[in-house]
Amino acid sequence: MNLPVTAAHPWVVSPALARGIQTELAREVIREDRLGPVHRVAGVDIGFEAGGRTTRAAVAVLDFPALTLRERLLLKRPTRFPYIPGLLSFREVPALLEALTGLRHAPDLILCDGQGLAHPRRFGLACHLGVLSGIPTIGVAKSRLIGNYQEPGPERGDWSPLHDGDEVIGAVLRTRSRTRPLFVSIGHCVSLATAIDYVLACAPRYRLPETTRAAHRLASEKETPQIG
DNA sequence: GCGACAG
DNA sequence: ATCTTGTCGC
Repeated sequence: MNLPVTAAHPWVVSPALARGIQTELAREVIREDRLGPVHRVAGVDIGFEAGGRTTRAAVAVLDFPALTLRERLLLKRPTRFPYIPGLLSFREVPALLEALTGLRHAPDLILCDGQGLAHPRRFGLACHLGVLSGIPTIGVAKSRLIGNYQEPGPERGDWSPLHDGDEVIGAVLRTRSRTRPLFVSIGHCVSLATAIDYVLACAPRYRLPETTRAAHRLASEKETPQIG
Protein backbone atom coordinates (compact mmCIF):
# COMPACT_ATOMS: atom_id res chain seq x y z
CA MET A 1 0.00 0.00 0.00
CA ASN A 2 1.25 3.50 -0.77
CA LEU A 3 0.96 5.94 2.10
CA PRO A 4 1.45 9.64 1.37
CA VAL A 5 3.86 9.65 4.30
CA THR A 6 5.32 13.02 5.15
CA ALA A 7 9.12 13.17 5.30
CA ALA A 8 9.78 11.72 8.73
CA HIS A 9 12.02 13.15 11.42
CA PRO A 10 14.37 11.49 13.89
CA TRP A 11 12.61 9.36 16.53
CA VAL A 12 15.37 8.64 19.00
CA VAL A 13 15.72 12.09 20.45
CA SER A 14 15.90 13.82 23.81
CA PRO A 15 12.60 14.72 25.51
CA ALA A 16 13.34 18.40 24.88
CA LEU A 17 13.83 17.86 21.15
CA ALA A 18 10.77 15.63 20.96
CA ARG A 19 8.68 18.42 22.44
CA GLY A 20 10.12 20.85 19.92
CA ILE A 21 9.23 18.53 17.04
CA GLN A 22 5.67 18.26 18.38
CA THR A 23 5.30 22.03 18.57
CA GLU A 24 6.47 22.37 14.98
CA LEU A 25 4.36 19.55 13.53
CA ALA A 26 1.29 20.75 15.42
CA ARG A 27 1.00 23.50 12.80
CA GLU A 28 0.24 20.84 10.18
CA VAL A 29 -2.83 19.50 11.92
CA ILE A 30 -6.09 20.10 10.05
CA ARG A 31 -8.99 20.45 12.48
CA GLU A 32 -11.84 20.44 9.99
CA ASP A 33 -13.50 17.65 8.00
CA ARG A 34 -11.48 16.66 4.99
CA LEU A 35 -12.34 13.02 4.75
CA GLY A 36 -14.07 11.25 1.91
CA PRO A 37 -16.66 8.46 2.10
CA VAL A 38 -15.68 6.06 4.89
CA HIS A 39 -15.86 2.41 3.91
CA ARG A 40 -12.98 1.08 5.98
CA VAL A 41 -12.08 2.14 9.54
CA ALA A 42 -8.88 1.04 11.25
CA GLY A 43 -8.03 0.64 14.89
CA VAL A 44 -4.40 0.77 16.02
CA ASP A 45 -2.87 -0.31 19.31
CA ILE A 46 0.46 -1.21 20.86
CA GLY A 47 1.35 -4.09 23.12
CA PHE A 48 4.64 -5.25 24.64
CA GLU A 49 6.49 -8.49 25.24
CA ALA A 50 9.89 -9.56 26.53
CA GLY A 51 9.55 -7.31 29.53
CA GLY A 52 8.82 -4.30 27.36
CA ARG A 53 11.86 -4.70 25.15
CA THR A 54 9.72 -5.63 22.16
CA THR A 55 6.92 -3.46 20.80
CA ARG A 56 3.98 -5.09 19.04
CA ALA A 57 2.14 -2.76 16.65
CA ALA A 58 -1.33 -3.96 15.72
CA VAL A 59 -3.73 -2.66 13.08
CA ALA A 60 -7.24 -3.97 12.52
CA VAL A 61 -9.28 -2.78 9.53
CA LEU A 62 -13.06 -3.10 9.71
CA ASP A 63 -15.70 -2.48 7.05
CA PHE A 64 -17.83 0.55 7.86
CA PRO A 65 -20.59 0.73 8.92
CA ALA A 66 -20.88 -3.06 9.24
CA LEU A 67 -17.86 -3.22 11.59
CA THR A 68 -16.87 -6.65 10.32
CA LEU A 69 -13.17 -7.55 10.32
CA ARG A 70 -11.53 -7.01 6.97
CA GLU A 71 -7.76 -7.19 7.59
CA ARG A 72 -5.31 -7.49 10.51
CA LEU A 73 -1.60 -6.90 10.69
CA LEU A 74 0.84 -7.38 13.56
CA LEU A 75 4.43 -6.18 13.46
CA LYS A 76 7.19 -6.48 16.10
CA ARG A 77 10.02 -4.03 16.59
CA PRO A 78 12.51 -3.35 19.37
CA THR A 79 11.22 -0.74 21.80
CA ARG A 80 13.36 2.36 21.57
CA PHE A 81 11.66 5.16 23.46
CA PRO A 82 10.39 5.15 27.07
CA TYR A 83 6.90 6.08 28.15
CA ILE A 84 6.90 9.74 29.07
CA PRO A 85 3.53 11.50 29.58
CA GLY A 86 3.08 13.86 26.63
CA LEU A 87 5.57 11.99 24.44
CA LEU A 88 3.66 8.77 23.86
CA SER A 89 3.75 9.18 20.08
CA PHE A 90 7.54 8.87 20.02
CA ARG A 91 7.17 5.45 21.58
CA GLU A 92 4.29 4.15 19.47
CA VAL A 93 4.00 5.97 16.13
CA PRO A 94 7.14 4.63 14.38
CA ALA A 95 5.94 1.01 14.57
CA LEU A 96 2.35 1.97 13.77
CA LEU A 97 3.41 3.81 10.61
CA GLU A 98 5.32 0.75 9.47
CA ALA A 99 2.33 -1.45 10.16
CA LEU A 100 0.03 0.84 8.16
CA THR A 101 2.44 0.65 5.25
CA GLY A 102 2.06 -3.12 5.22
CA LEU A 103 -1.73 -3.08 4.79
CA ARG A 104 -3.22 -4.29 1.53
CA HIS A 105 -5.57 -1.31 1.36
CA ALA A 106 -5.41 2.09 3.06
CA PRO A 107 -8.18 2.72 5.60
CA ASP A 108 -10.33 5.84 5.15
CA LEU A 109 -10.19 6.67 8.86
CA ILE A 110 -8.14 5.59 11.88
CA LEU A 111 -9.28 5.51 15.51
CA CYS A 112 -6.22 5.81 17.73
CA ASP A 113 -5.69 4.58 21.28
CA GLY A 114 -4.70 7.90 22.89
CA GLN A 115 -5.22 11.65 22.69
CA GLY A 116 -5.28 13.87 19.63
CA LEU A 117 -5.54 17.61 20.26
CA ALA A 118 -6.19 17.04 23.96
CA HIS A 119 -2.48 17.35 24.59
CA PRO A 120 -0.18 20.01 26.13
CA ARG A 121 1.11 21.07 22.71
CA ARG A 122 -2.06 20.04 20.83
CA PHE A 123 -0.19 17.17 19.23
CA GLY A 124 -1.08 13.83 20.77
CA LEU A 125 -0.53 10.43 19.19
CA ALA A 126 -3.58 10.71 16.92
CA CYS A 127 -2.36 14.02 15.46
CA HIS A 128 1.15 12.65 14.95
CA LEU A 129 -0.05 9.51 13.16
CA GLY A 130 -2.50 11.54 11.08
CA VAL A 131 -0.07 14.19 9.95
CA LEU A 132 2.65 11.68 9.02
CA SER A 133 0.35 9.16 7.31
CA GLY A 134 -1.94 11.66 5.64
CA ILE A 135 -4.92 9.57 6.76
CA PRO A 136 -7.78 11.15 8.79
CA THR A 137 -7.50 10.20 12.49
CA ILE A 138 -9.43 10.52 15.74
CA GLY A 139 -8.02 10.37 19.26
CA VAL A 140 -9.90 7.98 21.57
CA ALA A 141 -8.36 7.75 25.04
CA LYS A 142 -9.58 5.79 28.04
CA SER A 143 -8.40 8.43 30.49
CA ARG A 144 -7.46 12.10 30.66
CA LEU A 145 -4.07 13.60 29.97
CA ILE A 146 -4.95 17.29 30.35
CA GLY A 147 -8.09 19.43 30.47
CA ASN A 148 -11.06 20.08 32.73
CA TYR A 149 -14.66 18.98 32.32
CA GLN A 150 -18.04 18.48 33.93
CA GLU A 151 -19.17 14.88 34.25
CA PRO A 152 -21.34 14.09 31.18
CA GLY A 153 -24.90 12.71 31.52
CA PRO A 154 -25.32 8.96 32.31
CA GLU A 155 -26.67 7.80 28.97
CA ARG A 156 -24.88 6.59 25.86
CA GLY A 157 -24.34 9.58 23.59
CA ASP A 158 -24.14 12.11 26.44
CA TRP A 159 -21.01 14.22 26.34
CA SER A 160 -19.43 17.37 27.71
CA PRO A 161 -16.62 19.56 26.39
CA LEU A 162 -13.08 19.05 27.56
CA HIS A 163 -11.33 22.38 27.91
CA ASP A 164 -7.96 23.84 28.59
CA GLY A 165 -8.68 27.37 29.68
CA ASP A 166 -11.04 28.92 27.12
CA GLU A 167 -10.21 26.38 24.45
CA VAL A 168 -12.28 23.26 23.75
CA ILE A 169 -9.72 20.51 23.13
CA GLY A 170 -12.00 17.48 23.03
CA ALA A 171 -15.14 15.75 24.29
CA VAL A 172 -15.80 13.48 27.26
CA LEU A 173 -18.15 10.98 25.63
CA ARG A 174 -20.33 8.23 27.10
CA THR A 175 -20.37 5.36 24.59
CA ARG A 176 -22.28 3.07 26.94
CA SER A 177 -24.83 4.02 29.60
CA ARG A 178 -23.62 4.16 33.18
CA THR A 179 -20.06 3.36 32.17
CA ARG A 180 -16.91 5.50 32.37
CA PRO A 181 -16.70 7.96 29.47
CA LEU A 182 -14.05 8.12 26.73
CA PHE A 183 -11.90 11.15 25.88
CA VAL A 184 -12.39 11.96 22.21
CA SER A 185 -10.39 14.59 20.35
CA ILE A 186 -9.49 15.71 16.85
CA GLY A 187 -6.58 13.82 15.35
CA HIS A 188 -6.28 15.04 11.75
CA CYS A 189 -8.77 16.02 9.04
CA VAL A 190 -11.81 15.27 11.24
CA SER A 191 -13.81 17.88 13.19
CA LEU A 192 -14.77 17.20 16.80
CA ALA A 193 -18.47 16.84 15.96
CA THR A 194 -17.70 14.31 13.23
CA ALA A 195 -15.23 12.50 15.52
CA ILE A 196 -17.97 12.04 18.13
CA ASP A 197 -20.33 10.63 15.47
CA TYR A 198 -17.77 8.09 14.26
CA VAL A 199 -16.79 6.97 17.73
CA LEU A 200 -20.44 6.33 18.57
CA ALA A 201 -20.97 4.54 15.26
CA CYS A 202 -17.95 2.33 15.95
CA ALA A 203 -18.94 1.55 19.55
CA PRO A 204 -22.55 0.30 19.24
CA ARG A 205 -22.34 -2.06 22.21
CA TYR A 206 -19.22 -1.78 24.32
CA ARG A 207 -17.39 1.13 25.89
CA LEU A 208 -14.50 0.90 23.43
CA PRO A 209 -14.89 1.10 19.63
CA GLU A 210 -14.86 -2.27 17.84
CA THR A 211 -11.78 -1.07 15.96
CA THR A 212 -9.86 -0.52 19.19
CA ARG A 213 -11.05 -3.84 20.62
CA ALA A 214 -9.91 -5.74 17.54
CA ALA A 215 -6.51 -4.04 17.50
CA HIS A 216 -6.06 -4.55 21.23
CA ARG A 217 -6.83 -8.26 21.00
CA LEU A 218 -4.23 -8.64 18.29
CA ALA A 219 -1.61 -6.57 20.11
CA SER A 220 -1.92 -8.62 23.29
CA GLU A 221 -2.56 -12.02 21.71
CA LYS A 222 -0.55 -14.92 23.10
CA GLU A 223 1.91 -16.65 20.78
CA THR A 224 0.00 -19.46 19.08
CA PRO A 225 2.06 -22.44 17.77
CA GLN A 226 1.92 -22.36 13.98
CA ILE A 227 1.48 -25.39 11.71
CA GLY A 228 2.84 -25.98 8.27
C1' DG B 1 8.78 22.68 45.73
C1' DC B 2 4.37 19.68 44.97
C1' DG B 3 1.15 17.17 42.31
C1' DA B 4 -0.56 15.43 37.61
C1' DC B 5 0.59 12.41 34.18
C1' DA B 6 -2.56 9.11 27.12
C1' DG B 7 -0.18 3.89 27.01
C1' DA C 1 1.40 -0.86 29.04
C1' DT C 2 2.31 -5.08 32.35
C1' DC C 3 2.32 -8.23 36.67
C1' DT C 4 -2.52 -11.52 37.75
C1' DT C 5 -7.88 -14.79 40.18
C1' DG C 6 -11.55 -14.24 41.77
C1' DT C 7 -15.35 -11.52 42.27
C1' DC C 8 -19.12 -7.82 42.44
C1' DG C 9 -22.86 -6.04 39.50
C1' DC C 10 -26.14 -5.52 35.58
